[in-house]
Amino acid sequence: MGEEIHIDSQHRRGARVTISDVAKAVSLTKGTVSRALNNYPDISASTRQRVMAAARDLGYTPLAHAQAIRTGRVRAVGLVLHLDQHDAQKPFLADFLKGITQGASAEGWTLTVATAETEAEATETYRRLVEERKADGFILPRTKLEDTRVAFLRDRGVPFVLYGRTGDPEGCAWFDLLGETAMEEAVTILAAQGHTRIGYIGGDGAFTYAALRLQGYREGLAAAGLRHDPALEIPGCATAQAGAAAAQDLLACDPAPTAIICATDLLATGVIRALRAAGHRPGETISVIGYDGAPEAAALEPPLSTFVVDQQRAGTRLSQMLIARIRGEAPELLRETASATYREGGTVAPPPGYQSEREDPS
Amino acid sequence: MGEEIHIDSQHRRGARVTISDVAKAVSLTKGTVSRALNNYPDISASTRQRVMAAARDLGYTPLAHAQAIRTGRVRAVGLVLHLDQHDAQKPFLADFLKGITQGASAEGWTLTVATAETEAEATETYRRLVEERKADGFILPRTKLEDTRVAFLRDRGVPFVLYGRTGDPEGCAWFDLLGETAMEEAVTILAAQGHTRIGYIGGDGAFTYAALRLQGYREGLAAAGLRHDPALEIPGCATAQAGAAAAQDLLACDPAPTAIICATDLLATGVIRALRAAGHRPGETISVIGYDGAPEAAALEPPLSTFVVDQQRAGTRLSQMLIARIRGEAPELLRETASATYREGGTVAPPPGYQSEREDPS
DNA sequence: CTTCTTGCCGAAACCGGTTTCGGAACTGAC
DNA sequence: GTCAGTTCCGAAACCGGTTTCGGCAAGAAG
Repeated sequence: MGEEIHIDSQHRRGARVTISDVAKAVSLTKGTVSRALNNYPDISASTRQRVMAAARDLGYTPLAHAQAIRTGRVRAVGLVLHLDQHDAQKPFLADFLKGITQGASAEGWTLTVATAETEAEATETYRRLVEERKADGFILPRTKLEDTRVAFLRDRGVPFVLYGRTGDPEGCAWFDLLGETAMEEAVTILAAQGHTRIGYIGGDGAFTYAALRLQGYREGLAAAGLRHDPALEIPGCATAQAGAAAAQDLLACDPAPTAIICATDLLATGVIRALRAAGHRPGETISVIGYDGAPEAAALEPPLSTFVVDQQRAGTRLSQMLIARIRGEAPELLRETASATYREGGTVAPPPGYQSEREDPS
Repeated sequence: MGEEIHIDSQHRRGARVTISDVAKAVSLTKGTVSRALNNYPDISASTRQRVMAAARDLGYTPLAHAQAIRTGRVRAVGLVLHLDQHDAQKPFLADFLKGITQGASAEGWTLTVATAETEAEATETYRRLVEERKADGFILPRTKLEDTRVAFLRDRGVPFVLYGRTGDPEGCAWFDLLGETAMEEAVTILAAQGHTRIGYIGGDGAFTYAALRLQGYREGLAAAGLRHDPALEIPGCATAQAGAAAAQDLLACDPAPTAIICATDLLATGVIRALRAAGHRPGETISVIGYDGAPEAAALEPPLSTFVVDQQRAGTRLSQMLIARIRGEAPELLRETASATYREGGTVAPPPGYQSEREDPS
């Protein structure tokens, strides 16, 4: 490569090629070049071609922050992670980020990440990011029924997309997984195995997903023609420890449930530990179904039967939808759901002593 | 809200307060205000006070991307995650990000995240981020002995800090954990329990950490006065499956090891699965020690004995060091190490049939 | 052949900051 | 009282883009 010897007048080492360089190359003003590159209608097709070709040849890339000073857009999506909520979303984070960045970079956007521990700190973080314009909009993970982030951003007129649903959907765009149908399906699966007393351990009621999954569990019972016993329903569990305690409570019921559905895999790991401690063998003497597809749950023996969520796809869709939202798309047109897929592990079996009707059609 | 009627002259809805607003408030030019805020020496102490007070009262925050157009700095640290390497770093990601963002935001900086699958894609991603100036420098996780990222960024003159060490440290700043001393300590712990045949399952040799930990294992053997048997050393394992296969190989040795040290917890989960399948009970018939402090390993029964790494602190130090590096600090002054701390799980016990000298001083 | 459009581009202002340069006012020395 | 040296700030250029405005030339209409 003779580039080192013949010092290119255009490309001094370390010097970026600017829009003025492109303008000089095609003998136009930088204003015209800018309009050509941004598809303004008052530029003839031929010059547009010429400009774009020159820009490509010179390797011109506009500086996002230079554009931003006039347009107000830095071409970045924002994500504030809430890390007070135990380690609930931790295992999925990598896939989720992968999805977001892929969706963003396909449009030439980037991702700005921040973290917060308390809700007040989170609001302050959003305020700062908006104030300094480090992001043009936000993806809000783990939505609550009443979400202060939504209120804050809506009030400020900052675009956002929810990962999950919320109580007041006015002006909200969202992507969510139908946890409720998964819970319903879980009941169906267990009922088909012969279970009639199916317990449920739910998540923190402040989150929307918890309410929806609980509702799905109940609808599943109704669809299977099973009686709803409030004693078998323990909502509001946030940690593996809480899950373990809830499992103990369920075992103390009379009669005890022969199967337990958990709103999250995190809860399920605690549940399984408690069941083992009580002398149970999950997948043999008792059945357990989780939700999330967490690696911790897959590492158990036997692996947990659970509903796997494609976090990467969620991230991709969310960033795509957010960018569309920022570009002016109406939020009502940006609402999308997907389904988690059931993955058979080894923690589901018929209840002890149950004879399948198929195998024994007496 | 009466805001619509009484239009505040200073704060029209959505209108940021700019440096010109501050200048007007104190009857100075914006150039002078800028110099005052940036501690130029040619500004009198009294005016500097006046300007800063006014800026505070008005709630002025400089726009990072507006500054960047002149200074070339956007006040953002960059992080490119490599997601081809299985799910090795996934569990720690949340803590790591938390640390980075805390260190960054304390200085008024933010974090730009991107992902890449292949090494070529990673280079292209760095190139893009540098080209568009989406970050002023980078944190490079999971360094290799020969790291193309280092070569690339060094060549371009882009500041960076390594999370880990590398073959050619010329001009590199880094933070790293002393995995080698942890492995050495692991041998010491096992030797103290009476183990004499201690196997080792190592990580992908391309990564620096793998070479260092292997070396630590060997030094531990030497320190404990144990013979180094190459047959008990299986390096180059990247996945849990590979760990399981390696464990089978170790069990096939004659005599088989009574303890196994794993370079990572990920490997250890595979190892434990294989040991169980072979009829072993980790923590009773055989001992296992891991490294990382991964949640998957803590969820095992019994929990894995392992070395816990404070990923959050690593992130904090790395972002602080990177910012210092960007501000001109010499890389030689930015080199720091820390130690992982041993956490007793339940997978370490004396070898079968071994009588402790303490309890039985015959 | 005018006149009115329309298409197309140049010129210049502008965004919100930073940085250079020059000069007024004040100081101290002789 | 003069002069050189500081101190401190204003004016203006500048960074790399975007956007408004106006005008020239070609084509259409009368």
